[in-house]
Amino acid sequence: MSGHQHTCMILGDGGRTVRAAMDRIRDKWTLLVVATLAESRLRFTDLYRRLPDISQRMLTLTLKNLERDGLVSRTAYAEVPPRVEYALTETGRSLIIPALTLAQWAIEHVGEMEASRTEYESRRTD
Amino acid sequence: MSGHQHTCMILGDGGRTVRAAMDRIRDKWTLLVVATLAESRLRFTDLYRRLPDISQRMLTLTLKNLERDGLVSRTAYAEVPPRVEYALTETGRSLIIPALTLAQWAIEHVGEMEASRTEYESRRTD
DNA sequence: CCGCATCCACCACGATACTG
DNA sequence: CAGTATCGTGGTGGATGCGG
Repeated sequence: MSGHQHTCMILGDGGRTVRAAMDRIRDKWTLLVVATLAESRLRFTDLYRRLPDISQRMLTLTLKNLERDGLVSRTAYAEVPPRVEYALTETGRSLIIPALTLAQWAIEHVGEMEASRTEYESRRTD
Repeated sequence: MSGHQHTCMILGDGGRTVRAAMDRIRDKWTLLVVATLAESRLRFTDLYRRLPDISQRMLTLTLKNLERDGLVSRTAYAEVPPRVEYALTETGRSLIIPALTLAQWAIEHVGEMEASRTEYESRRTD
């Protein structure tokens, strides 16, 4: 019984567990896709349209990873032309609040960060 | 006044604003450093110890970027040996809740993701 | 104690073209 | 419509060693 571990409570094992999960959602598009699917299930092209800057390749990849991790379900209808719908699973929906919370923060504070960065750069010119 | 834009409300401009801010915090260590500094201001070495897997280089880089973006303040005391303390700024503190919310989610659901992934892989062996 | 410099491997991401 | 295939690139992040 020497001193306590003194690692952060929520981080637990020094953040290893947190990182294991984080590393799967901190890519460029995952949270945005989740946020977009939060409202309603969507087909591929609809998602594609709502994320103006994503490439087809990245959308495909992101969705596949989300499906693999059990956050998104994929439903293909045998029609012509083909129709595929994506929806959040139970686990996926549990990510909505965290994702939107972060998105909300981003929108509210991107200005301050921008300003701070600009002022920071300007100090190199003194 | 034709149809509405039908872009997600919170994503606003198709996620561009959100991405601008996200791209600055979705690196490997930023959120963990913020979460660690949430409890108390810390010096370099203390941070280093609490993040068992980070390299000195990455901690330095992460802290510098956080300082540049105005999320962390750096205070150097002119002593021997040198002492430098890092603390969250006002803006930095505003990120605590979103960061911990996400961390909490990560801890709670990393298991399900792991399981889903394992089961997904196993289907390739059928 | 704190941090920077250098070097380097990898992979996330994008552009493009093509298919069922 | 809903993807796949291929290739190229920048940048993130790790290892190591030096310096104030």
